Amino acid sequence: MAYRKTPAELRRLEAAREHLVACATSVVAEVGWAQASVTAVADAAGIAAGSVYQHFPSKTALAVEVFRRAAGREVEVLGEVLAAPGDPVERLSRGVQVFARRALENRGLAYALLAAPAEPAVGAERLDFRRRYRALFAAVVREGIKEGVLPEQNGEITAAALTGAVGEVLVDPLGHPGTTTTDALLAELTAMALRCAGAPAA
Amino acid sequence: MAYRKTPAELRRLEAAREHLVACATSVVAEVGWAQASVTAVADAAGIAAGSVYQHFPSKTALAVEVFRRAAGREVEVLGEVLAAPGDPVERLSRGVQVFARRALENRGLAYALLAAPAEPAVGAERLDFRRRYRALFAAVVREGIKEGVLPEQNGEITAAALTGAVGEVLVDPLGHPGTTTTDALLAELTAMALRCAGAPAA
DNA sequence: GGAAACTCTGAATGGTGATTCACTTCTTCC
DNA sequence: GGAAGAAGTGAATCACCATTCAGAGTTTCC
Repeated sequence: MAYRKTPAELRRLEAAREHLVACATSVVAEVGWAQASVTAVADAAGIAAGSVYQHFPSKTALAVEVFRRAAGREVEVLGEVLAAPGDPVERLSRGVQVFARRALENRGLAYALLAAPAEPAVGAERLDFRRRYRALFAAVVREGIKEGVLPEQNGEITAAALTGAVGEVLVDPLGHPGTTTTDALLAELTAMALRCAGAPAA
Repeated sequence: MAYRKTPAELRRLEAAREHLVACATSVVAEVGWAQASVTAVADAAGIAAGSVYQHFPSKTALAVEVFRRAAGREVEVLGEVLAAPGDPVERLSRGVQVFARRALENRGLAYALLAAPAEPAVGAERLDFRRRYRALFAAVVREGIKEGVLPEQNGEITAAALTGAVGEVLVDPLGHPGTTTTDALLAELTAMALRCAGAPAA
C-alpha cells in the first residue's frame, strides 16, 4: 500500500502548484480577474480544469493566493527602498520611482493589483495591500517631519495621495505631449510627490 | 384604436423611468454594481423584473444611465466651483473640499463612481468621468502657473494625484486618531492638495 | 361598452462558468 | 509484478442571473 509520498513526488506536487500560481498570475495580468476563468487558467498551466481543485479548494482561494504573492513582492521591494538608511526626502523620491517604474513595467499586473474589477475576497486583500503601501510611505513622511526636512502634516493622507496618484496615472496613461516617455512621467511623478510631502523644490 | 399616448400617460411613463433610475442608483450606492441584480433593482422600484425592459434594453444600459446621471451631477458641481472667477489657489482649495465633502456625504455612491467593481461598459464611463475630473483640476492648475501663483508642473499629474488622493481616502477611511471628524479630514486633504500643487503654505 | 394597442407580470428559458465525480493513469511499496 | 491509494481528467452537474414571452391588466378612442 502506498501511504507516503516520496520526497520527489512532494517536490513535483509543490512545483505543479507553483506553476499553476505563476500561470494564473500571467493570465490575470493579461486579461484581468473577470476573464480569468478556471478553464483559462488551467489551460495556461497545461492541466485540466478539475486538477485546479487538487491544489486549491476554490477559484477564490487561488485568486487570493495569486494576489498575495504578487502584492507581497511589491510591498517587500518598496519596503526595502523606503526603509533604507539616509535622507527621508531622498528615500521618498526613490520609493515613488520604484513603485511607479515597477508598475509601468508590468502594467497589467499593477492594474490587477490596484484597480481591476475583482471578486470581494480579492477586494479585501487589495484594501490590505493599499494599507500596507500607505503605511510604508507614511512612516517615511513622519520621519521627515521629525527630522525637520518636511513640514507638519498628516502622513497617512500624503501617503494615500501618493498611492492614489500613481494608480491614477497608471489606469489612464495621460496621453499628454511631453509626458509620453516613461522617464518623463517618472520625473513628473517624483516632483509631484515631493511637492505633495512639502519638500523644498530640488 | 389606441394609437397615441395621452400626455398624462407619457408623464407617468417618464416618471416611472425616473423612479427606476433613482431606485437603481440607491441600490448601487448601497450594495455596489455587482450585487445590484435586475431583480434587486426592480424590487426596490416596486416593479417586476421584466418591466425594467420596458425602459431599458438591457441591464447594462440601465447601469450606464445610472452612472452618467450621478457622475454628471458631480462633474457639474465641481466644474462650477473650479470655473468660478478668482484666485486659482483659492478655487483649487474649494474644489478639493467640495469633491471630498460630497464624496464623504454619500460614500456609497462615491465609491460606486470611483472604484467599485463594475462591468466593462460602466468601467468605460468611469474612465471618462475621471478624465473629466482631471481636466477640471488641471485647467485650474495651469491657470495658477500662468498667473505665477503656482510653480511650473504637469497639471495633469497634479490633477490625477488630487482625484487619486480623495478616492484613496474614501475607499479606506484612515481610522486614524485625530483625523476622525469630517472637518479635520477635509482640512488635511486641502492642505495636502495645496502642497501638491506647490502653493505656498497658508 | 368594447375592440385595439399598450404596459406589466413573473415563471420559464438560456448562457455562462464554477464545481463535482466516475473513471483513467501514475506511484508507492510488498 | 501487482494491489492499494493518490493524482489527473473532462464531461456532466449545478447555481446564478439576465433576458424573454404568453397571458393578465390598463388605457385609449370610437
